[in-house]
Amino acid sequence: MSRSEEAETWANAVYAAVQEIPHGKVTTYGHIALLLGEPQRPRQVGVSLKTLPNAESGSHFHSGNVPWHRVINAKGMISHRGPGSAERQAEALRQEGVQVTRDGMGELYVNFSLYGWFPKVLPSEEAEDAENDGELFVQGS
DNA sequence: GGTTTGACATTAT
DNA sequence: AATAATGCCAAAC
Repeated sequence: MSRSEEAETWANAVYAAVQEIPHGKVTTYGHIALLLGEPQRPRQVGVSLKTLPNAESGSHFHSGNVPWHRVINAKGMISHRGPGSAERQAEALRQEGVQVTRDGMGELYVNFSLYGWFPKVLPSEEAEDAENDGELFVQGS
């Protein structure tokens, strides 16, 4: 398989995974990478979402059927990548009932304990500790 | 066409 | 507790 074919396969896998995020919930770049069996590539998840085709493109996956706005970073923050981009994402989330707050630095956050995001995936060694701490998680492979 | 940049996360210092 | 190094690689420059 050629390099560009692999890249496309990866991007499509990302889009399909993002489509699994339920309405009104969010998850992280790292979680998507983990679900795809590539825990060291969270960054490439962002790359793929950046190049998500728009709804008019006629592509199978596009901004109209892939909920890109439900993906945030591991700190629970909406990553900013251009003027107004984070605000638009926050608005899209509020639109579906996800509360977004702004901290002292003007950063936009989604609080996982209150507003629910996909559970973290933890390796079995850490799972016990997390359970003791009452943390929300699922068992990783 | 080589180099830098960046929608990230984890580990090491 | 901060900060740096590392892995990753398509796009942009």
